[in-house]
Amino acid sequence: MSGGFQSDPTSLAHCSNMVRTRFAPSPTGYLHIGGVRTALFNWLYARHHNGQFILRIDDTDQQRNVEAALQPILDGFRWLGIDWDEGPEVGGPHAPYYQSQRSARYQGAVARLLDAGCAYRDFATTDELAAEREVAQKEKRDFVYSRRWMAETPADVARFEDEGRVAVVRLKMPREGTCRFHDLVRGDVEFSWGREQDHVIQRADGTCLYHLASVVDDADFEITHVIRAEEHLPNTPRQRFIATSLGLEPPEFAHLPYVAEPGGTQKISKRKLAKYLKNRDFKELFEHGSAIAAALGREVEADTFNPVIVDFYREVGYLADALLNYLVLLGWSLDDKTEDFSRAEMVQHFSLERVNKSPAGFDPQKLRATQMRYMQAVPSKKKVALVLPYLQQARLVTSPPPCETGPRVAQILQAADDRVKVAGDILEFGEFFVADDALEFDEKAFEKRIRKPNATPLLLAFRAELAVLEPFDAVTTEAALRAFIEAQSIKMGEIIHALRVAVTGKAVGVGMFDTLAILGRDSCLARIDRACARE
RNA sequence: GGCCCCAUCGUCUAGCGGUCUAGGACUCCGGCCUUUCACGCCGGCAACACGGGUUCGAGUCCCGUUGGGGUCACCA
Repeated sequence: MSGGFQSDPTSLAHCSNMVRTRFAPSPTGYLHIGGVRTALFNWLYARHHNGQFILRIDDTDQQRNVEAALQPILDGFRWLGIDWDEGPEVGGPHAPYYQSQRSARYQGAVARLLDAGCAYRDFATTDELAAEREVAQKEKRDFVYSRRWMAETPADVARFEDEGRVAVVRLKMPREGTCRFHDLVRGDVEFSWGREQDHVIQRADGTCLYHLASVVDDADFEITHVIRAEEHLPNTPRQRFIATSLGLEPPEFAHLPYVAEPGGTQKISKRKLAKYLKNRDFKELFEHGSAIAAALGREVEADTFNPVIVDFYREVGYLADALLNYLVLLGWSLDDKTEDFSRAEMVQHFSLERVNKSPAGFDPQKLRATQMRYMQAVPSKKKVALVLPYLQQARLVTSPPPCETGPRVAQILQAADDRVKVAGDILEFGEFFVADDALEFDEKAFEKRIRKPNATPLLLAFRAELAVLEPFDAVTTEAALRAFIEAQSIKMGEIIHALRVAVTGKAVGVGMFDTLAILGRDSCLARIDRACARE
């Protein structure tokens, strides 16, 4: 834990200067990995400054069931430990936090914009607009709306309405000069106003669009810092225009680089699963997760069971802290060597100044390496609790579990050591939970190790020793086997593999003697007998 | 295509004019450990996109080229 108290105590006293950030998901039913990274940076920035983090739901264009589609997103944040001070389920002084319920605020803003002459009613049809666009393209010049169907007086309105036209409301954007602002990540940026379009802010049916809603909400919610993905950078001029036209002080902006696809340079997207599966590392990540899902008897839907979606990691048994640690390093770093950050350390050290400008590729290998390090640090008791639900879902353990299960699982986890990298990996050790007569054999391994000359007699000879061994633990079984191979004048390899296959059904697993000890004498003897009798 | 953004090992990054024959992490490749697998340990490969400036000195500043990307909706 390096560093110390860095924050300036005097700044904390000024509540009026309190940092307030927000993340504004659309209720789509899933939490995108890139979205989480953005939310995390907002959360960290707020927490670092002893500020507040707000969740706002951008559902202006949603006809579907918002509640149902929102739940997985909220669950995802809860799992990750990214908590919000205001928003759905927790409420707050600026409620409601759903854009679909704030239309009165937007209508009011549109009226003020109209009054101020910063917006106008436009009666153009989409065909007419398309025609203008086409002409512009033919003449190889930038398209800017002619404002031919702009109605600024009641007379204009009446005239157009008589023609049977309906109006939308457009921003009356400046056509000269430059929009300059300081971006907390990218520095000074500028756009010339002349290329900005007169964006629609209110549809013909009266509903309002994102840019307007977003600016109004950010002001209402007293958002001080808008930290969002880079693709919003071109949206910033029009949003600043809306804010200033409304007489509001625009918030600070920080545009984060996007998260790039594995092995590529484009923005990562949940729809390109098939493409990413061609990437070796991503495929491995996905297949490892799929195997766990299959062992759980889960039907996997491409919609959520996808490493681009956060649910994937939760379902498979990744640690939230590990995911967060991986994500925070995607575009941010503290120094030239620190890789591991607890939640508190992230909060303590995070700053926008150290956010990178260039996109960061999603690297499945590094994620898995981070996860492994975190798993290694989990204390035994907690690991048991982590793993137990997986055993229950796979019906290897009943729920509630019998009382001997806890110690047994702890024993297995200790023996398995780093082999359990995510909680779901426990399912690779099903042999410790099945009945002796239900053990399945890996046929290839059985063929190679047991169906060979001398294997069965050796196994049975050693079985006789195990039968009378006292006590029956890893130390004594190892000593017994070493004495046995010496007495038989054979090498370890000549029996140990057969023994493993006989008692676990598999060619690989945890240490041989740990395996024997965990299984216990009765199971070992029964399984050796069963394997030797098998043809 | 217009506008905007970006550019250090395969990947994530350190580097804010001299301490850089460019550091760390992941991956990869050797080796060790070893009853399998995993872990662990030791070692190794590997980068400043290119061209001009500025400067005593440039990965670091400026310009250009190239390359990559984002964005151009009555989506968010």
